[in-house]
Amino acid sequence: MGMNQPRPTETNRSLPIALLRAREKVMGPIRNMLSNAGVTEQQWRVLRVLDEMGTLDPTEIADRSCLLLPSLTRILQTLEGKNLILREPHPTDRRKQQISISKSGRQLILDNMEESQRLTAWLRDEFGQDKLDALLDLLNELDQLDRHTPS
Amino acid sequence: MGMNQPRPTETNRSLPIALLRAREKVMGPIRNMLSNAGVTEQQWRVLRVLDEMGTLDPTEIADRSCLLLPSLTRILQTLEGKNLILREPHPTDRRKQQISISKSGRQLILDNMEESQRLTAWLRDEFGQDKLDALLDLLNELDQLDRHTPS
DNA sequence: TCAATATAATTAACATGTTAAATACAAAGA
DNA sequence: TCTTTGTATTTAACATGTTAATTATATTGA
Repeated sequence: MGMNQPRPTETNRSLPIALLRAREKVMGPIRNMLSNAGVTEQQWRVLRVLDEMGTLDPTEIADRSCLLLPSLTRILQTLEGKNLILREPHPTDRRKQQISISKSGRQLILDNMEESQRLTAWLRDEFGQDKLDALLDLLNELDQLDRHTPS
Repeated sequence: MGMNQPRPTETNRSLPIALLRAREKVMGPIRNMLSNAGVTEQQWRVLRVLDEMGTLDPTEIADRSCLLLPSLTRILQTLEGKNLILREPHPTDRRKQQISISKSGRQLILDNMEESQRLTAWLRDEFGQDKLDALLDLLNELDQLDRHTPS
């Protein structure tokens, strides 16, 4: 069953496309694992941020998990429906909320973290630690570029 | 810095997140330009593929523009509604279609290609040609990794 | 020939991305 | 106080991502 890709040589030097393909390569196996756990990639990111950081308000969750607030709003509603997070009102500022991971949420992370790290290790071994580091350095440096729109 | 414990990955060393951020950095200005032209990033990709390659069937367009067929189906409907593409039935295989860019579509590309290349040049100058090449090489190499899911 | 299988494209259903607008509350100032 | 301004979050509307199912046609093999 050879699904041979014609490998469009042109787009190989297009950074947006290359980033897209690389991301798909990395996320494919992870998405596969998460679908078995019943959560999406984005929901998993939110849960991990909450597990690592403790109680946060939505704005900070969005910032740390690289999600826009409108997306996060829906994701939090979904996660709340699955009883994976808890919402509480902020004690002094009634605009804010305090979100934290629930016991079930923590358990979901426990149940899948080993597999997640196994996939990360697989990538590191296949691609090579040195190349992985170099790639991450370049990506982070790219992200540091001046934010002003060129005009 | 000896962390031999299974510590959760910091987000700046997380490849999925780093790819996400880098892509947003690159696409932000481009998306901005395209919104003025009235097309999305994906619609622009489809138009450029058609402009470069000529007449194609949807499957090949999807492959070359890195879109899944269900997404492409809707995008083609949108582009057809804007009179930016033309559809014709395949002469021998009635399952297939033949999609080509219209005169208006070509004009849209003409009207925006200069700006698009200006943004590409800006990135190359800000980031550096050498780093850009190194990044593209690493991303392409990552994409070549064995497709089988590790198990 | 004809049933089984494969391919091309679409549809369905749900989740997220994206921008703009709306809502609710807070903080600051005349 | 009361208006203005700012902040936190949600909602709305539309486009795309993703997987599964469906439709239509083509191809294969007994």
